Amino acid sequence: MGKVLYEDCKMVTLNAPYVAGFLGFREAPPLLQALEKLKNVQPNLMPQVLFVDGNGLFHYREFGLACHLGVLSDLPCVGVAKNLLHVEGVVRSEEHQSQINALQKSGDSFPLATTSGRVLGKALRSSHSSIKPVYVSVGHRITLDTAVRLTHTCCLYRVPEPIRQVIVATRSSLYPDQMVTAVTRIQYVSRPDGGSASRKDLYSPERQRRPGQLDEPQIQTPCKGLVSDDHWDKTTGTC
DNA sequence: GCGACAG
DNA sequence: ATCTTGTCGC
Repeated sequence: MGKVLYEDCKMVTLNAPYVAGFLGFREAPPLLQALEKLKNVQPNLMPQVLFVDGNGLFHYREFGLACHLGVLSDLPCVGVAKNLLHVEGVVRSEEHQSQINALQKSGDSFPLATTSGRVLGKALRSSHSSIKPVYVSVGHRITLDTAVRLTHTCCLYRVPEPIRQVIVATRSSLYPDQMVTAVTRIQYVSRPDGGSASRKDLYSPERQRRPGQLDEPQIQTPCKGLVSDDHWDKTTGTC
């Protein structure tokens, strides 16, 4: 069962434009600031693992946003992308599609291997109801298997809760080119079974979240961040 | 050479 | 990412 312990949303200005492969340069800075704030306000709530909306090692230069944020914060980090980034031979081909079709149940996955055979991540069927997988990859200080297991454990729906909550809190911008950074810290308690979360595990109903007492809409575009967890078993990867 | 390619 | 239309389930 999970519970939201901390939330923080803030409008920020993004300098870099969105360019596939350079998401870290665009979103890591504000996310780091959010973590800095957390450190000052509630250091006891510093997460043991970060979940970011984007890739980690599954990246052109094997250093996506999840690696970027992980290294700069020195916190274990998992990257979960909702769409496939085309990396060294891994593309949306019929081959790829057939592998997706082979994912029978929630928890099933297949490796995302480079032409040279390097496994940079895994496509995971995260929920029973969704056919479309999520793409999980290592960000920092965590193994791929643990990252996948942890991601699966946090899924009530296709997108793991730590990230989904941020997406929900983020998409309520008033201006077309508004940008919001959001950090949601969710604490999970033991889940000995190691399975995925169930709907009853939803910590709290989707209450209305204020975009935050924002300053001037000097914003430009949405920036989503992540965060999560506490009290998970590093050995088993369960929550 | 051009397009596709996390958000 | 964002937008729109329609459907299904609790």
